[in-house]
Amino acid sequence: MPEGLLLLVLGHRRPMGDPVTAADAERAPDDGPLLGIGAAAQRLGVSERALRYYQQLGLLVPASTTPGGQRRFSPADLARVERIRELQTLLGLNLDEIAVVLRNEDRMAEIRLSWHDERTSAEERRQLTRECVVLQEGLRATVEAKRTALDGFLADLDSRIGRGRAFLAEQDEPVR
Amino acid sequence: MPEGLLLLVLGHRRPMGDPVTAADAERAPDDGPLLGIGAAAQRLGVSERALRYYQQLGLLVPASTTPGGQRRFSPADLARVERIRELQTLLGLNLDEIAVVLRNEDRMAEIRLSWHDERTSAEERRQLTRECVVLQEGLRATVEAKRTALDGFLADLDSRIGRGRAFLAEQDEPVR
DNA sequence: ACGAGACCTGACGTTGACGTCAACATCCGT
DNA sequence: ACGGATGTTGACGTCAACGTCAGGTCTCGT
Repeated sequence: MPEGLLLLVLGHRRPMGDPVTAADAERAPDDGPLLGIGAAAQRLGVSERALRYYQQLGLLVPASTTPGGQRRFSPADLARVERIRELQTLLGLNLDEIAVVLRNEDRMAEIRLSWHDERTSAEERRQLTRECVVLQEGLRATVEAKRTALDGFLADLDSRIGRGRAFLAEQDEPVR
Repeated sequence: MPEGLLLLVLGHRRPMGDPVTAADAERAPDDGPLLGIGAAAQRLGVSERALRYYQQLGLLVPASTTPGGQRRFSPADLARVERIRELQTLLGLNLDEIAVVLRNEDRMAEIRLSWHDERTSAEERRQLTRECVVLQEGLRATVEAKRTALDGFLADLDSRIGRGRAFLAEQDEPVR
């Protein structure tokens, strides 16, 4: 099983086997109830299959798994799925593109978590941040383009509707 | 071949075999150069297969066909294809939904063409127009919802970018 | 009139994002 | 401790929107 691949794709595991730090301690405590895959799917309005599929693609890793190998989803996981659906329906991205976006967001979060961690060099952090910002701005540009196009669309619709309404008004009062 | 079905779906042919009118005379003259499917596809950046497929679904009917049965596309046809792509990529509609939207737009155009045609009753026209306006407003609502969501998305992105930039600025001038 | 492209109609293949089913494993309330 | 609900991993099916190929037809410039 390509376990290493998943780690690489998600890229939010510590690079080496170094000791537990404050960052880990913050991530460990239960920040909410964990749900089984059935409950999670129902709450999200998606299928269990979809959740497994997202994990298979490396988009999602359940907050924990039982010793028997069952998935347990945290509220943060649910939020992540909601974001996946948003990126799908709103922007029309496919799951590979969504993986890129999420990977990027994860990196920024990671950087902010290690804000006061002196083990990573400032230069390294700056470099990472720059890369992330560039990527986010790329996404921003495409989103803004989409919004602009949507505005044009709305204007078009409005004029159509306006013409229709004008016609109806004119018909209601022929010469008056 | 379900030729009648296509006519029904598109619904912009004259209901009965009545004589040629001014409306037909306006539609008949060549309003631009007709393109073969290859040229049309290339100009639009879509495949020939896609054009045939759109026709098969009743989304598109080439302005004319040669006696040998080859498709000839008018500029209006090209515009229609562009609209199809727009509805696909921008709104994420599937081709069935797009058929509904286009059918509706066709009806409004038809009504405007028969503006001075006294054969259709005013009441009938009003009824049709009302239906169309209702449908367009439905579409408008979904489009506006999408735009609102996109705005939220943009705001989110901006805050992420802002935080990243703030980090970089702080790093560049540590204590100064 | 003719030949090189351009085009036609089936028919089957492909891809992404899951749905579905089988056969087995795990969890948890009593 | 146990049994019914819940979950697991393959493996194959599906659906939309085309891609691709074969085998034959049409068009149009020379």
